[in-house]
Amino acid sequence: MGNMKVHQLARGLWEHEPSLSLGCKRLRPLAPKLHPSSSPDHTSVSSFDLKTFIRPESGPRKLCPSDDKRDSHSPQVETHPGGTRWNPTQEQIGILEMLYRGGMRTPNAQQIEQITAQLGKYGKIEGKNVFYWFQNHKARERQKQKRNSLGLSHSPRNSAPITTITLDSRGEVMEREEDSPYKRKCRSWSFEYLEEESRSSSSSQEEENRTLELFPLHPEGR
Amino acid sequence: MGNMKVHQLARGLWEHEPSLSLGCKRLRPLAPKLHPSSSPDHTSVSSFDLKTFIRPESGPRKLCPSDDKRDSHSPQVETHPGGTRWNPTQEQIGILEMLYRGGMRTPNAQQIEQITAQLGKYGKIEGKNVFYWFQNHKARERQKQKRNSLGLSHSPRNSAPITTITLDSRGEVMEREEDSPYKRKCRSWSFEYLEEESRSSSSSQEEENRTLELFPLHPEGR
DNA sequence: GCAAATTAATGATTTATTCAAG
DNA sequence: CTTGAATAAATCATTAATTTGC
Repeated sequence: MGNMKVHQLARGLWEHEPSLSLGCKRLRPLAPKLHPSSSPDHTSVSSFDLKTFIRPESGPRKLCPSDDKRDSHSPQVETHPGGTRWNPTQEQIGILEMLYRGGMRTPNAQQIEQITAQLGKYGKIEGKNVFYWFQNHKARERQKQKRNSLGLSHSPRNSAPITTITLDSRGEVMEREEDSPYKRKCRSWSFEYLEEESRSSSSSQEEENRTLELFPLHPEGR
Repeated sequence: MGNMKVHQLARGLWEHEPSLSLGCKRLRPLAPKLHPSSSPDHTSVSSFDLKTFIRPESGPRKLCPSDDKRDSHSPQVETHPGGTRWNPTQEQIGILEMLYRGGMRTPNAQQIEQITAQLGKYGKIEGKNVFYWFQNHKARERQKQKRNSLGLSHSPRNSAPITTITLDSRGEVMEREEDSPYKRKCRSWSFEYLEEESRSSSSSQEEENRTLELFPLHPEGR
């Protein structure tokens, strides 16, 4: 599966570029599906060129290049041949559930990073797996609850106070009650990546040291 | 297919409350997940400790400085330091629309990266903005179309073939018809750190208390 | 006992909906 | 009101547990 990267893109602060628009219209009357050829306008951005989009490094990479190592004594360890989906170990699930019970629902990127690092000790895992796990778990707990409440009508969904676990540098855990009824301020963001895209990280010794590859930040000024 | 068991390295039992999740059954309970092949000699997960979550230097996450941290947990959304949300310039919109008309709908990370780089020339922008733009534009074009089709009930554009622009490594552009109304091949994923986090400006602050609050949960239900 | 066939569980994506900035 | 941002719901896809036939 693809290679996943923790993107940490553009965070640099640029000066607000002298954008000469702002406030202007921004959306054209929907022109559903017209052939691009019929819309010569917009091209005012002359310098833009599709070609410039191409990076020398891009291009569809192959999966594990002819890995003939697939012999009989193939260990059951990792080996993401071409890319399979994450298959969590008991330990990983345990930790995740613990965190979930602790109140974590949508970890932000940093948290994901750390969780991933931890879980990586018990098996191969990537940040996105953690992210998805929380998404799915939350959603499925929700529907399970809904199903149950239907048949049981036990409304007390959460009699237990919701707590927030905070980790500080000393590793202490603090708990406090949730006070915000609704908050929408998650900072994690995700987007899909290439399909087959290499996974490359084949077998062998890439067990640890799995540094999150951060976005190949281009030397953009920041 | 080619792959079978993937990393089932260990199976230390980590019996925890079975209360939550797992065993989530719909109709008939399947046996709880057990990993048959096991590496019994694994260090128990008991070694897991929240403390280990704290990494001395999890990464130079820093963002635009300038944001004065309100408190450990801001009650409200963080005010973004430099600017709030992305405000696209005309050029940016133009390019994006061009790409959209060209057939691009859900660019992958690499494409996003490139697009972002390009658009960056015209104003501040981040990868996620590009991602969101396509998401939103697609969705909104769809609903507009739906609205219009209601009153017009015409489907002339159906005849127009949808083209997909593909960028290959050499920078060539290929077009082809879209053949599948539903295509699901993208995988991979990445996420990014958004604003906040930043905390003080330059380096150094990293040493001190790095508190990460594990996201609190809130009343679900909407 | 094994392995193909079934099916539940769940990882991974996409689509729809919602919230709020401007 | 428009639309960037974020989340939830729906869906697809793959894995693994279970069943079944030999």
